[in-house]
Amino acid sequence: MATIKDVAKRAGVSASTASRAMHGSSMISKPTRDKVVKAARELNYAPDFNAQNLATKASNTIGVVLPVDHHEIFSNPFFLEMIRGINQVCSQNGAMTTLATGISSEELVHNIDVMIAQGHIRNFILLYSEKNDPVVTRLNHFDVQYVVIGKPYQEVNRTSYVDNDNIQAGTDATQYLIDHGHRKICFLYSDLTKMVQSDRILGYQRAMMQKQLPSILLGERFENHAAGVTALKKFFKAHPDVTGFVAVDDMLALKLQQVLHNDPDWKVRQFSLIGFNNSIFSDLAHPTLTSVAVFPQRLGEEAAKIVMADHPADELTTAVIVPHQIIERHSVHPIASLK
Amino acid sequence: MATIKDVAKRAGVSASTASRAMHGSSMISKPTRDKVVKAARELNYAPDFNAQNLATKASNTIGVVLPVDHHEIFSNPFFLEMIRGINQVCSQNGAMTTLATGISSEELVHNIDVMIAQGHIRNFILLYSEKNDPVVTRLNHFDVQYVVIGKPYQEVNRTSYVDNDNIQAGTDATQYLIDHGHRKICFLYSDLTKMVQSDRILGYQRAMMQKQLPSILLGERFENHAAGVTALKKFFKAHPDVTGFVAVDDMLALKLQQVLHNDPDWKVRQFSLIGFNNSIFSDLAHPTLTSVAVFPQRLGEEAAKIVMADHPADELTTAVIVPHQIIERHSVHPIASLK
DNA sequence: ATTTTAATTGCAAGCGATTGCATAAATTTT
DNA sequence: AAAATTTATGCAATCGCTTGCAATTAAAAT
Repeated sequence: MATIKDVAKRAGVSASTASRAMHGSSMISKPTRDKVVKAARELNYAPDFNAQNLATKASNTIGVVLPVDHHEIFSNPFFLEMIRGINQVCSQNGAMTTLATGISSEELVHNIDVMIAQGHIRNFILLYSEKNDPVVTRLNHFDVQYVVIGKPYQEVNRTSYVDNDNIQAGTDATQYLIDHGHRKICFLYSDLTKMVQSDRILGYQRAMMQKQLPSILLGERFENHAAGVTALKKFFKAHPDVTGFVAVDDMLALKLQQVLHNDPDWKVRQFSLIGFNNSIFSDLAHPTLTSVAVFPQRLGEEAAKIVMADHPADELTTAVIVPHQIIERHSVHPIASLK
Repeated sequence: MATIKDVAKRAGVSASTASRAMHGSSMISKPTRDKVVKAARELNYAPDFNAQNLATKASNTIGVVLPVDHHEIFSNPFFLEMIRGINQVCSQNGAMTTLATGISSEELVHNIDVMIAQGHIRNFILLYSEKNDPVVTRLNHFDVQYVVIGKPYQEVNRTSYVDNDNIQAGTDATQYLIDHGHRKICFLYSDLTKMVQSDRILGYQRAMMQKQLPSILLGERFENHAAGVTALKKFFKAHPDVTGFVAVDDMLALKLQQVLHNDPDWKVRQFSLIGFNNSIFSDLAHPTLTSVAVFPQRLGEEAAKIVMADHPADELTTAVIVPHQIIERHSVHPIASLK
C-alpha cells in the first residue's frame, strides 16, 4: 500500500508538498503538482483513511440509523432504497456510511453512544422519525448533527429533514379519484400514530372538503382475512355506496383488494383503489394498483446531500421536500357521474 | 472527548500504562489496572477509532457489498435482514460495517477499489453470489479476504461462505406436498441462471424421483396477468391433472395464486401452493401461503461470525449451512389419494 | 546591482493510540 | 546485606497524514 512518502519520493519532493499538491493547494506550483499527481496515480495512491481522519480531526463517515428492529419494518424495501440513495451520494463525495441498528431501543442507543465516543462519525442520518425518540435525545445531548428522513417531532426548528409532502400527496390521490368521477370515497388507514398516515388523511380531507364531500374514514389492519371481512361488512352497512378507496399504503390496498375480490357480493362491484409508495405490491395486485410514488431513493440522496454540504453550526436548518407522483395502473376505473 | 492521556493523568499513570491496562495486559498490576479502568469509566473514555486503527494497522470495519442496483433486488427485504444480522454481531464485537453499493458494475468495483486503497476495511461480506463477478475478481486480485452469502462460483475451494441447503429445501417443500397426498406436482421457477433456483429444482426432482413421480417444470415470470393466463392455459393443456405447485419463491407463488384465483375455471379447483423465503408476501396471500423459511438474518449473523473469527490466512475455509423450516399456513390442502 | 516582495518548498510538530525497550521498584536468592 | 530476578512502569518511536512556520528561491521593485 503506497503512502504519501512513497509518492513524495517518487515525485522528488517532500511529504508535505506532496500532501498539499494532492489537495490542490494554491501554494504549490503547477509543475510540481503535476509531478505529484502523476506519481500518485502511478502508485495507485489513496490517502490512508484512518491517518487522514486522525490528522484532520474531521471524520468522513456518516452514521445511518435504522429504526429499532421490528419485522414489519425490516420487510419494508423502503429502507434499503433510502440507503442506496445515501450511499450513492456519499461515495461520490468520498465519504463512507456505516449502519447503526439495534434489536431494542437500549441497544440502538448504546451502539450510537459508542459510535459517538469513538469519534469517527461526522453526522447521522435517521431513516425514520418518531415521537420521543431516545436516539434523538442522545444526539442532541452530545450535540451531534443529524438529518432525519420524515417530519421531525422534537426540536423541529433546529433539525434538518427531508420528507415528502404527505398532505399534498393525500390530496392528489383523492383528487385523482374525484377526477375519475368518484364521490363516495373512503380513506383506509392502519395506524393513526404515524405522522405519514395522519398527514395523508389530512390531505384526503382537504380534497373532499373542497368538493363539499363528506370524509369517510376506515381504520383497519386486515390482520387476517376473517377480520377484514367482518370489518368491511360493518363498513359497507354504514356506507353502502362507496366506490373508491384511498389506502394509506400499497400493502393495505392489496389486502383490501384481496378481501374484496374473494367475496361473492363485493367482487361483482368494481371498486377503485389507489395506494401509496408505488411498492412492489402494486405490481402484484390484480388489477395492478395505481399508486402514489414517493421515491425513497431520492429521499436518501437529499438527506446525504444535506449532510455532505457540511453547514456551519449556526446556519439555519434545511428542509427538502421530495415530490411525489401518481403512477397510473389499472385499479382506478372511471365512473360516469353527474356534475 | 477524552483521550488516553486524560485517562492516564486522572489515574496518575503514563499513557502507555493506561493503554495496557485498558487492554488487560498481564504486565500491569491489579491495583493500577483498577485505577485506570475507573478513570476511563469516569471520563466516558473510548479509544479513538482512527487513532487505534492507525496505530495497530488493523482495521475494524467490515465492508458489506450489495449487488449492483436493480429494482428487483432492492425491493427484496432479504438484504436488509441480512444486513441486520451482520450488524448485530459486528457491533457486539466492536466492529463497524460500511456499505458498498453501485448503480453499475463498474461503479461498484470502483467504490470497492477506493475502500481497499484507503486501507480501512478488514474484510468484505458479499450479500450475493453470481457468475463471473468482477467484484470477486477484484478482491482476489488484491488478496482481500471475504465471505459470500450464497454458493460461491469462483475459487470455490478457497472462499468461505454461508448458505442454505437449497437442494434439501427443495426436497422438503416437495415432500411436504407429497405427504399431503399430492402426486402431480409442478415446480414453478423464473430464472434458471440463478443457482438458488436450479438447486431448489434439483431438490424437487430428487423428491419426485424417490416416489417415482415425473418432474413437471414450468418457467414463467408472470410479468403481467395476461401473459400468466396464456402460460397457464398452455400448461394445463399439457398437464391437466396437476394439483400442487412448488414455487421457487413467495412472490412467484403469489402471482400464480392471483392468476388462478381470477379465472372462473381454475378458481373452482383447489390447488395447493408452497413457496420459499417466508416473505411478507406469504401473509398477504389469500389463503395465506405455506412457505419454506430461510432466515436471512441468520445468514448475515453467520457470515459476520466467520469474519469476526479472523482466521489465519492459511486456514481452511469455512462453510456454514443455515437450516430452513417449513412455515405452515393455509395454502396446502390435503387430498385423499391412493397409496 | 541591491533590496523588497512574492511564490514555493521543506522541517518538524501533532493527531491519539500502541509497543519495544530501558528503567525503577519489589521480591528472591545466595 | 548484596546480588540476581522478577514485576511494573514510563520513555520515546511509530502508524500515515496534515499544517504552521521558517527557509529557500524566484520575481519585482528600487
